[in-house]
Amino acid sequence: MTRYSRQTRMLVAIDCIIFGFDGQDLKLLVIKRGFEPEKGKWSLMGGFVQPDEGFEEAASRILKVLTGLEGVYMEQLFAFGNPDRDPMERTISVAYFALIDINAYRQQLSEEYRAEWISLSKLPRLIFDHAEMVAQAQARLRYKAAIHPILFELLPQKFTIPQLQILYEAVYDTVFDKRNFSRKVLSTGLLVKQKDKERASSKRGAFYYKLDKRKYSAKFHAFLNFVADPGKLN
Amino acid sequence: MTRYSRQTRMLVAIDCIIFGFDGQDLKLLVIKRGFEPEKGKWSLMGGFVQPDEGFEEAASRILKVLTGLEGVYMEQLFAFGNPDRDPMERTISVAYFALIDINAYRQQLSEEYRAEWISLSKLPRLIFDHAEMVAQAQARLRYKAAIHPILFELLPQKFTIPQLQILYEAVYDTVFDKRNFSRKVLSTGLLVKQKDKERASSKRGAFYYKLDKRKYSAKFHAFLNFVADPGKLN
DNA sequence: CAGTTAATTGTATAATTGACATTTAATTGT
DNA sequence: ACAATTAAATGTCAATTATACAATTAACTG
Repeated sequence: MTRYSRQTRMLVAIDCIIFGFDGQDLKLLVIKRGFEPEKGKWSLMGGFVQPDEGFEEAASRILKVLTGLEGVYMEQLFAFGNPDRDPMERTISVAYFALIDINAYRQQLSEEYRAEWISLSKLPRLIFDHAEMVAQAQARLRYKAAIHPILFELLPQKFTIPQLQILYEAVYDTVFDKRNFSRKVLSTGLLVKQKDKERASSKRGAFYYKLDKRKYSAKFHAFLNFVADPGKLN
Repeated sequence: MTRYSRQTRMLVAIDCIIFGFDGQDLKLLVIKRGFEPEKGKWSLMGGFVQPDEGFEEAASRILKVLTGLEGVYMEQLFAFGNPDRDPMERTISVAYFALIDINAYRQQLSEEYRAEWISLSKLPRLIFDHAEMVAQAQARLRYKAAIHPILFELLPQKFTIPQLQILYEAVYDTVFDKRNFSRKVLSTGLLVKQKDKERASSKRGAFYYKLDKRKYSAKFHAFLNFVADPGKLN
């Protein structure tokens, strides 16, 4: 058994773009990098792919270490391979983006990494090509959320329609008509009205809704057109 | 300057899923592999990423070697990183899919690789995880072509509406209503009617159309809804 | 109990989609 | 010359969906 000689081997990293929603703004989970190069600078959470590890596996491991969470929504975003993206040594990075319920996040587990939720509008400079990764992830989020019901992954199990609308408005940085918005989301048949109300943010209170899990799984990949043409906004 | 020690370096390959359309069927350009392992078996065209080469660059290089073509439509599909996808040595692969006008393909340049166009419906067994790559590329093509005008990349500069319809029907393996189809594509404003006709395939002849390049560039990323919900077909 | 706030619900119009048939241009055979 | 044939091009109606816009209701506050 010969091996592929004369070919260059490279480091393979995973970087995670982790989105959260605090009820007002879209946020990103970033850390202060703990090792050289760029030690102490803001960075995405990442790590190297291990010898017997696939990409999904590696991404899940990294996400778990940082957030303590498993089974969260995650998808491969893009593989970044610019030869000089890491000044130290040729390193390619497979970026994953994840959507998590910010309330389920356990801060204590990640003290070690000095992780922080930062609003997308107030991001500091990030190392390497991480800003590009974030921009691309945000574009993908907008693209995908226009067609598929993925934003529910950012909300707790019980949520109100006004909360959902604030989320959509944060993602697209625009405002939607209340009446048309609720009609649209209700018409998907994905929501189940609860009997209790959320009472913190208004006098009248807004009814909670939950996802109909069966229909959600079934329609997750269907084309639902939540937003007509996200490219035309802004 | 220390390097990242204790981390495994891996081979990084590019594999190209190259689609073409012969007027009837969607085809894939595959080669007989010229080296071990799996020498002589059907394979996607690929190669290793070189030390000073980015992914796009590498993919373009590989595509050029096989087809002689430059400037063709290409996008990153997915990074495949299963630990045992290549039995010889840990190799990750960044897959690109490309759409080319099959008529512009220069066969002579690739004699060396024994390349062949094979209908998607008659694909032989492919090495490694290449079949999975093809399946994923086909899914992406269907997904994307439902929303964006990418299928024009498979046609020559001048084409007729019936030809375009046959292409869409091949991609979605279904039939569309002639009247509604032409109304839909013409309503995009992307097509410019020519004065001459294609006369080979009918007595009356069908008018040629060309893409309005300005509008095509402008609307390439817009949501145009060519196919309502590709998931619901089949 | 009046005033305030935000949730909920409704309606009319325009635009788009989907189903369906007829007319037209050009060739072929008589 | 003309009838037959073939596939292209075009038109209409009903149903659905999108958009713009306003009134009502529940629950708290003073």
